[in-house]
Amino acid sequence: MTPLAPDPDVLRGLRLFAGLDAAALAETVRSAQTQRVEKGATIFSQGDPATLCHALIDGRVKIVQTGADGQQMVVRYIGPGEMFGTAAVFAGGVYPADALAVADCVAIHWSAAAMGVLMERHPRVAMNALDIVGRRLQEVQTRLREVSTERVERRVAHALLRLARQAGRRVEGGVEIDFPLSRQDIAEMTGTTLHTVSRILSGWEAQGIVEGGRQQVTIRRPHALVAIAEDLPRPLPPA
Amino acid sequence: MTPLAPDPDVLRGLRLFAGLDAAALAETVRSAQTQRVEKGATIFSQGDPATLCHALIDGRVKIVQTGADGQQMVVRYIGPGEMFGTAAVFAGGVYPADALAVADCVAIHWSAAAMGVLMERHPRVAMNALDIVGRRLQEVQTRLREVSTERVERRVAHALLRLARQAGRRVEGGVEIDFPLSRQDIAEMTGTTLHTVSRILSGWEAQGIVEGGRQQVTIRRPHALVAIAEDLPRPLPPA
DNA sequence: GCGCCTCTTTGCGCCCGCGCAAACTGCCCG
DNA sequence: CGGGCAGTTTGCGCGGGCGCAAAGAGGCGC
Repeated sequence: MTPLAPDPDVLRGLRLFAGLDAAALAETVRSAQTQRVEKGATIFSQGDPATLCHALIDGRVKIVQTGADGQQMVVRYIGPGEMFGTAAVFAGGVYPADALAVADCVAIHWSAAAMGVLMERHPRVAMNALDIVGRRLQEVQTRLREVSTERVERRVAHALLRLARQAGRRVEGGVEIDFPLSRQDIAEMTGTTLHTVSRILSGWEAQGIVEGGRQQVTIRRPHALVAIAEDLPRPLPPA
Repeated sequence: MTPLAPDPDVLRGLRLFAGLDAAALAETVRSAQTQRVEKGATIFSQGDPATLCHALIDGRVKIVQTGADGQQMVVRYIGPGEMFGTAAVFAGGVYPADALAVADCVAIHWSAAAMGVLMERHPRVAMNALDIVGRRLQEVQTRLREVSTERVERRVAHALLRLARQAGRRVEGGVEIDFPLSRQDIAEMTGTTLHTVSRILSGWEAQGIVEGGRQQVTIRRPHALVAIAEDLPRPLPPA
């Protein structure tokens, strides 16, 4: 976690500051701090007082919530350009989950006080934050419905499609999820066990829909996954 | 849905406008409209363009999301003083769920444009909204973890406790949830079936923990429910 | 290059909770 | 007052997916 001088240009990529003029952006930069986080490190922990708003510049961060009995759930993965920990700062003041770097990261952060000042001076920032948090709320609500009403296979399909959209990299013959993702991780995203995930992926692999590796998944036939996720009439594999 | 002249005083109870001075509150009132909604009516529907921010003054509103195959999930119940539909207005522009009045209601609303102007002029409003939406995000994330990792019985216990906290009315010998709530509704809140909910409530009723009726639940021994929800060593019923 | 360690795969048996079906009950409305 | 209907209860059987257990397979450090 080395503090560095922040680069003004990186803010252009953040939706939080969309619509600000150059002067406001400069002001924003002055109140920010950059940090490097190496793979495996913790950025904040569940239960810590939420004193910092974070934005990820580069790398990948996993947000994990732990229940009373130690059961874990992957809330989401954060990619470059996304905020994290922001909602906690303005709601409750305690981080509701852990943030772990799953790759070497560059992140930028503001103190709660500094962000408060920014928002009061530039309502656009607050409104952008509302937009971001609102979309996230909708996404989580949709996942809640999925977990509540859909079968495991479909939930896994949805999770992979979501990951591909968010963190997919085109490779020959498919889309690869470009950060280390274990079966256990997928299980914790979909509310099942790593055994079940492994079985499902094995089945899909036999049908040529995905290709798995160690902490790695490549989607070979995305439309087939969509068919599973949406329960469209399934294109039968050549019997 | 009769439009009425809004009453300035009702805004005092809304967290969205906490911290505003009298002049700002007056301005807020001018851009608002009040409506009466009778039990059973729909306030907005999933998929509709989100043109209005709502606040409930009196009554009870059920927010229900419907999946592709018609599976329904109760996202939350809204009580007096709470906002609804706000996140959608600033994120995506489409309501992600239906809002149904489960009792006769009085609600107040602002157009998206008017609310945008209010937020730009009074950043506190935007920040309050961020607080509200952020808390709701945290709550839904917690429910997501629950549904993903906990057994049905515990989820039902959590749901009842949450309802009691939000909409409980003390009566002799317990806490009654003060709006019509069917077994089906509880099932849709917890991701199970009405049969399973009915069995669980019957079991609890036999132990004197709850008392059920038609679309009605009274919690007789809240601490026993907490014990189930948290998996504390269970106070055995007299064998 | 060898061995270890983590991640993954796969088999097997069981149980929670769903699906179906039918009976029951209290309200509402005619 | 009597039917009908929505909501609820309960029985029964099955099956998806979990739990446990053990073997296989890469990758990494030494």
